[in-house]
Amino acid sequence: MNEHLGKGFPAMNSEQASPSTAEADRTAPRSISVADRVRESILAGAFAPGERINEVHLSRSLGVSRTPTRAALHALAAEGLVDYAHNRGFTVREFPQHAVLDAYQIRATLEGLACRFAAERGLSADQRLAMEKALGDGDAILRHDPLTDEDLVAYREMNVAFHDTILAAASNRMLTEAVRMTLNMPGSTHRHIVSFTHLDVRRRHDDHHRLYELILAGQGWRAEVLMREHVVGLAVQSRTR
Amino acid sequence: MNEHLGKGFPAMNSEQASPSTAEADRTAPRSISVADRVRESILAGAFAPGERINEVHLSRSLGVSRTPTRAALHALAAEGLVDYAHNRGFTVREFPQHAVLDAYQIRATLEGLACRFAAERGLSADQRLAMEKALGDGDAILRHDPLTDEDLVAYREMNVAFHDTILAAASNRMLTEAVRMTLNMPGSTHRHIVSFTHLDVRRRHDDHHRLYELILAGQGWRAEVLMREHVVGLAVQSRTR
DNA sequence: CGGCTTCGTACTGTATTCATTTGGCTTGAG
DNA sequence: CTCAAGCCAAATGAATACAGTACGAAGCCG
Repeated sequence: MNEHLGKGFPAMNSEQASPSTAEADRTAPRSISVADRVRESILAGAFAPGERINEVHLSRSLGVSRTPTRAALHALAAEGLVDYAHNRGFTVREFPQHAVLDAYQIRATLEGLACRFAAERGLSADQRLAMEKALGDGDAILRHDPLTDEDLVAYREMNVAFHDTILAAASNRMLTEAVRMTLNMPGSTHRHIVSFTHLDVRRRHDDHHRLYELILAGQGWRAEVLMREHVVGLAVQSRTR
Repeated sequence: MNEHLGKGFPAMNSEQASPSTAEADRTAPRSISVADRVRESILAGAFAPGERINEVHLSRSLGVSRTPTRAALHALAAEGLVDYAHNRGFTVREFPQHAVLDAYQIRATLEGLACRFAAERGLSADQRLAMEKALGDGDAILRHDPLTDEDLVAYREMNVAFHDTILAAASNRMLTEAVRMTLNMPGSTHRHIVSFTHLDVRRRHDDHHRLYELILAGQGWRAEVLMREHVVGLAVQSRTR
């Protein structure tokens, strides 16, 4: 018998959840919603590392059947967030400290490559505008000397836009997906804001300016090396705080 | 060690339909078999690029129900071989020429990083033995001057073992999976044997010797650069033939 | 004759049911 | 008291049934 009666969990099984995305919800598959929600839970640390995930319990707590739940878990397994063993179900993958630090190295390498591709292939007009806007936004933020929390949030958004634009300019799907994989880890600074000092931010934003100039100038190798250093610096910063 | 092995991905060097097959088949899930078979079909070019995959037809032709078929297709979508759109099913992803060449660059970058990790972290006794065996095997093959087709097959196997061992020594799961992703493309030389000349093979095997020495010596950066060049050279060779 | 609407078919998405496996727990012997 | 064998509850794997959407074809109206 299906029922979401007790369980003490906010099942929220009904269709309307967020009217703001009414049109998107109309065709949104449950499995995607499930994957997103479970991903958030894992990245937020709601599951213990190595913990086994019970399909039935998870399905009930989400208000869907096992079928979309399994699909979502398989997708998460492919993303690397959970492990799957035949006849043994899914377990939350453990992320040792060194794995998180390694992820920064991998991302640095990949984004460096993306920079080289972007430099070799050039920027579209839109991409140039997007990067210039990001640079301008960053400049504006840096005019405040004691940076507020809102400044840091705004900087983070700008930063994501800048890096995403470079990835787009690299125009390689596999590269984009590989980078995304490195971001799907607990401890990524794209998600957990670390407290940068004004000097940190200024240096990092200087990197952005230099990266933009190098890409425009077609200096692929220099752009690659600088981006590598730029991203690796993040790991050092996030570890020392 | 070996924490990055295993997992649901069907190994990249699963050439051996070994005696262990019998025992494995007893509990082998259909979805893995399905994924393997469909992957082979796609890599062999049995599907037209962009072609839509009908779940019912595929299920019937494989003799299983839609459930494991869909699971397999979702896994392949995560691997990047097929695309998925809600309510529109799966389509075979297209691999433009430049995407294939880019994949070599990505792999070169990642394997270079793996070399650096290996150099920084050192080799286990087993790994050292495995690499020395590969080097010896390669030396033996190179004593034949006109290389036969069997020689090339043996060289390829040795080559895979060598690279896999470095990847294992890097001891990072995400790195291993990312490299595997770059191999899941039509046109990868790991699958399609290209005709090397004796000189080609000698040069490439020289690289292996040098890589091994650099890793043993802890020369991470030099090992990284050499591996990058080593793998990128593959793309050039495979393109010019 | 052409564009728009309507309807039907086929396919995908989800739920449910059945089958198989696992892993713990009991129970009994040594 | 320890250990092993077997049983049983619970969880996963697969198949089937049901529901909803997309896309094309036919018909209608301009």
